[in-house]
Amino acid sequence: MLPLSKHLHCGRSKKKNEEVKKRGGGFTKICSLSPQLQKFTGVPELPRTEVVKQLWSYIRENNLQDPSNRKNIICDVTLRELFDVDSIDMFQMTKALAKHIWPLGASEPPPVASTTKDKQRKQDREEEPDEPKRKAKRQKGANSAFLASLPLSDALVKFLNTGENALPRSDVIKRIWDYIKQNNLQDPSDRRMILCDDKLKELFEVDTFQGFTVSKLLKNHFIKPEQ
DNA sequence: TCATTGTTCACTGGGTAAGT
DNA sequence: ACTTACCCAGTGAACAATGA
Repeated sequence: MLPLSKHLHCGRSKKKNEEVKKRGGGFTKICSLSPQLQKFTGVPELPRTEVVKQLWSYIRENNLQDPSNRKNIICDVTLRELFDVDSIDMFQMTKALAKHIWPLGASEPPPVASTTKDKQRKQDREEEPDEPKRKAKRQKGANSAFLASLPLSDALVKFLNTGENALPRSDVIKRIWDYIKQNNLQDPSDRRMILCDDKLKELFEVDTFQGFTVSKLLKNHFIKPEQ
């Protein structure tokens, strides 16, 4: 049995990944560089991966790794201009690089929080390991989509006869079912089947329908706001 | 089980390196 | 092989309400 993450990515094609790479998306997205980094690389824009590559080439060419601890980079004048320190851990170096790189179009890097995004994500997972908490977190946004009022078609406004021209989907379904029960429109031999009276026929343009399909039939009666 | 929609979540991948 | 650090677009699943 594959872990969930593996399942999730079974559907993601290799071709698509290559397309993303080709057009410079994700990791290989081209970014704006700080003046210091522009001076170092000689170009105003580069993907982060390329910047890291160039940095390491420079470090090796100039023999800037600490011989006693090769994880430590001894900064020469050029690197000191970039990182503002005399020496830097190689892991810290990529972190320090963040303030020199930002998305194209932005005038400066976004503010860096005291904890990094990955750290924050990790922390979030650790703080909320149990399913109920995650579920509670999800409910917030999920509800908003369901409970949002949608503009109704003229036919539906006429059918409801309340003067309201916008209602949540769930509310409309509830009212349709109230109407069905009030008017005893369920087929006695199969209560899942709804026998339309003239009013329902006018709304849905069918003689009968399965109770399950109410929401499907209502689809055309909710007007989607323009994007 | 069915149908609807929008939001949230968890996850992946490329590149670099040394140490465990 | 994994860790550590950074970047982020894209993907699919889950979930919410409603009825019998």
